[in-house]
Amino acid sequence: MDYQFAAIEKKWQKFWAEHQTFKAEDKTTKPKYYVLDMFPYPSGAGLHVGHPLGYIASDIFARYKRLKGFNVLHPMGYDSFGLPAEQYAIQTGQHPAITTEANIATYRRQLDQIGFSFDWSREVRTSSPDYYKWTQWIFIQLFNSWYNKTADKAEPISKLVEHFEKYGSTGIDAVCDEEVLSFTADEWRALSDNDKQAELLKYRLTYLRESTVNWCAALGTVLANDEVKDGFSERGGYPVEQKKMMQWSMRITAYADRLLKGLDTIDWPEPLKEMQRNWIGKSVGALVKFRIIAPPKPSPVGRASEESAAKVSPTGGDLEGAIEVFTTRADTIFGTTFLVIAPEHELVEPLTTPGQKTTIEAYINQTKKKSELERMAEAKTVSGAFTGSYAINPVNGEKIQIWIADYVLAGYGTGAVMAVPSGDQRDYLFAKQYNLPIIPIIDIQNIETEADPTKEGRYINSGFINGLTYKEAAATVIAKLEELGAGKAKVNYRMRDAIFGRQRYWGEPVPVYFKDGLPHLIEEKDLPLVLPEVDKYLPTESGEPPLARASNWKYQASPKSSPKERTLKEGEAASLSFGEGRGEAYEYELSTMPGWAGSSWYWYRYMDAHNDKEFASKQAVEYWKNVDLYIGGSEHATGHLLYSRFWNKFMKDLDLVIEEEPFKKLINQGHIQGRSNFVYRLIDDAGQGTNTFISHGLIKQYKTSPIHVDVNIVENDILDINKFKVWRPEYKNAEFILENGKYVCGVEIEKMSKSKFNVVNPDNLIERYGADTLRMYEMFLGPLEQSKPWNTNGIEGVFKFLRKFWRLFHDDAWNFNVSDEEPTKAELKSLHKIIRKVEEDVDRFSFNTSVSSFMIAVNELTDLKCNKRAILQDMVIILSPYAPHICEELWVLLGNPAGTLSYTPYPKFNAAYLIEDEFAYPISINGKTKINLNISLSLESKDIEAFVLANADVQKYLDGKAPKKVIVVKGRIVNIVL
RNA sequence: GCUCAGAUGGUGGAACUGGUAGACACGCAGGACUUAAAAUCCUGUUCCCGUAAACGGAGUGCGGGUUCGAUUCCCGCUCUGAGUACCA
Repeated sequence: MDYQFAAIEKKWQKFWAEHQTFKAEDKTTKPKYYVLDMFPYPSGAGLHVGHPLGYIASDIFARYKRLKGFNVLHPMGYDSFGLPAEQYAIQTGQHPAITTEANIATYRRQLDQIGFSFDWSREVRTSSPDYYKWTQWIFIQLFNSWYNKTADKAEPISKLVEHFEKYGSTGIDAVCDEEVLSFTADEWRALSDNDKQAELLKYRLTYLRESTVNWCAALGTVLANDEVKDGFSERGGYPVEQKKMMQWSMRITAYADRLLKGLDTIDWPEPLKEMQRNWIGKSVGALVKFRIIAPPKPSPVGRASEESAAKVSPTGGDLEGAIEVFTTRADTIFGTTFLVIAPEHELVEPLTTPGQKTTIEAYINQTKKKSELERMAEAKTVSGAFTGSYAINPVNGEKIQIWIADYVLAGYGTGAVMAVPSGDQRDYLFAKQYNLPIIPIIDIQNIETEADPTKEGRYINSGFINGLTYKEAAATVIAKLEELGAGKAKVNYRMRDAIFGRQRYWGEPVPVYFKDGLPHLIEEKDLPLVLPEVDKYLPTESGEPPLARASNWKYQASPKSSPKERTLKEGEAASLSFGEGRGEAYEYELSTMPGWAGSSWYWYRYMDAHNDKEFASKQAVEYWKNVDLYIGGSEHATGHLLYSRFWNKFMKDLDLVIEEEPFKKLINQGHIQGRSNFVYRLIDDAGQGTNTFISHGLIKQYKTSPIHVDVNIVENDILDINKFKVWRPEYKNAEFILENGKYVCGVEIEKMSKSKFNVVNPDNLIERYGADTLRMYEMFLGPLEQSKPWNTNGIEGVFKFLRKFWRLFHDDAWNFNVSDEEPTKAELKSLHKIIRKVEEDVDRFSFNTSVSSFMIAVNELTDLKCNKRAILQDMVIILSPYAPHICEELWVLLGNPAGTLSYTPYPKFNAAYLIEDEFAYPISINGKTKINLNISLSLESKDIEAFVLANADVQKYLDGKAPKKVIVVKGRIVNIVL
């Protein structure tokens, strides 16, 4: 029979599903291999041809590994909490669970028809209570943990409490809030429970804090930094403003250094590692305190005393009378000629002298008005204002001016810098603009036209470091600052703690209730805390999150609380209401978790997806360990991929998992872009659009406006005019100005999206060519990691290849016809070439080149008229990861039991079949190939040289001249230098 | 601005550690089969000179270098894409 792909594919997809062919084993002697795809958010639009690219690659890899004898875990699931379902719910009133369910069904149907070898028995959905129970459980573990810097790991909060009870706060080195209390053990014990809890909250790995958040009024929620682009929400493009809010945060900064160091241990693309490094933004430097000279009073005494300087500090404590700056170049401190603080800095007001008040206020107002975008656009210019106050450089006692400027960011470091105009370009521009001194501090520094940040040369104008090199100077300055009590070495990170609350409905509820204004965990046995029903998915009139709409949604203190909990609650016991199991009702936390919560640990759930006692059994985690190969887009570099590493490290600290890093090897598949087509509408003199459309080649002669046109009614950029007229009613009477009788459309490469009419749907292609063709064509398109626009033009070639392959097994009348004859040398050579080639290609994820190699092999075998079982059976195995359906069918036709192909051993490569006696040596003269000569491979270089020089054709090229040199590379080339 | 990736025929791309540049496919041109079309098959297809072939010349973004030999390594530049952005 002819190649009936539709019937074959349907048949085998059904077979695989019914027989659970791809179910990973939990007990086996086989080595394990874990191949993971980034699970999709099931959007309403379904899959377009770009989505399966990575899935096809991982599926080929997973299938290949099974042939190679591995127990492969290759699961799939859905990241099913998220904004779009909720926004749809707001518009339609339909529960997001219903739309999500419908979208998942579409995704599943589309995925199934591509023939993936997923183990669907392990499917997870982040929005399912069975799953988010464990997301909440991990939240509880985070809440119950603190980061011990001495041990460099997370530890139970109970250990911290023990320490406080015995020794007070001394001896604790933790990653915690800035303003923690110092206390003795007695003082700790004297605190009320509430005060204790308030204090502990400053240590917990997830904690509540008033933070400045990205508030998006249109979406009614808080967004993470990576969800905001240029001051607008990534989703929807609504304006985002800064707002102060009580928020759950994750102390990811505790792991900053481990997240950075771990990058060196994993096999990830370098650009992606670089993005994470930049995001973490480690800089090694020093904190330096500059004492403030009080603003001059309107009194006859010109210079203020030190006592009055102390009074300028509004807060007292550490900052008393000083501005603290962070610098990575403490060695340049003698070049400091002024200080600059951010306009938002808390000392701006006390430092401003009455004389400068108007200037400073005007400047602050001006910066406030500037949007993020404007500040970026002006990156080249600097502006600022003088506060009127002065500070003292601790190393030389110089009196320097204190300025404010918006090039200093309040959110980084201490929000204040020591300006060294000779070494920093921004400081240099600032000094030039406001006529401040510029002092060169290194002998070879050239500061004629711009700052010179060199570290070469010797220091000058620099007191006790004069004559030293950079290395010596840096260490000496920091030592001196420490001695003076004016500074210390400090590592600073750009990364901030991650905000963990969203004022939305469609997310995991936070397993917390509030008592006396403090958060308390609900008990583990009460998990999951299920998302309540609400009447509307909008914030309340008073601005509370949607969960505030849930009626009777309150926490009831449980009667069966653990003894420990009970002692903690002792104080309240009297106030609890009477009655069995009837606690007082408390408010639950009303915000939900962010989108990244559920995706930060899901790969563990696949290991043991139906466990209702644990997130995954110890045994399963010990067997599967971590993900061997992870394929997904690079857009998750500083979101999902960073948070996942963070949670993994935390879980490792608690001995819940055994690997420090979750994803050993990562591949970023490229993005398939859309290829949009345009028609050009003629604009009349009045500036109105007409009903006439100009072909692309002629648009220069007219005034036109481009309009996206559906790519499905365009072929090879030629518009199908009849289809265009019926595409939309308003084009029914459209007229055209053609070139060469055709309407040529314009082309642009853009993101694939509905609104641009450039979406190519896999369903149509599968209907026309089959899934095996689609799979191989997507791989054939180019290197996996490269982004490229979708172009269906070459798909015919792949389809023809599969038909040709099918034909090898059939005679002219399409009868299955395979011979048992011994294969010839040439046939074995073709086979073993492809055996090795595919091994090499899969190992380096070069799937496009193996597709062409398959074509070569099938072309060769077709030319050889080979229909021998000994060759074709192995061909079926090798091709099966790429085109599984056709191969399953042929496998059975060859007489093998159905369903065994996926686990049959990959053919063994035998180099003996590739050994040649002769090689057609390219003979080149001065590096230019002239002719090829067949020479026995057993000849040694010397004999080859003699043979070549004796050749008549070569003699002709030599033209009687004696060669200066002859280079012979055995088995490669002969080059004659004249 | 900085960081990273990339630039090869009409198109997608191949050439893995320096060794025959353009594999494989698309497209295009010509041909076979056919009343015709579709499908299928065959031939050609980097560019230039030449009637065609032989033959000759140029050629992997641009300019230089190293080498017997460079798409590959080094230096400088141009352009494209991605990320990031006053990070002290």
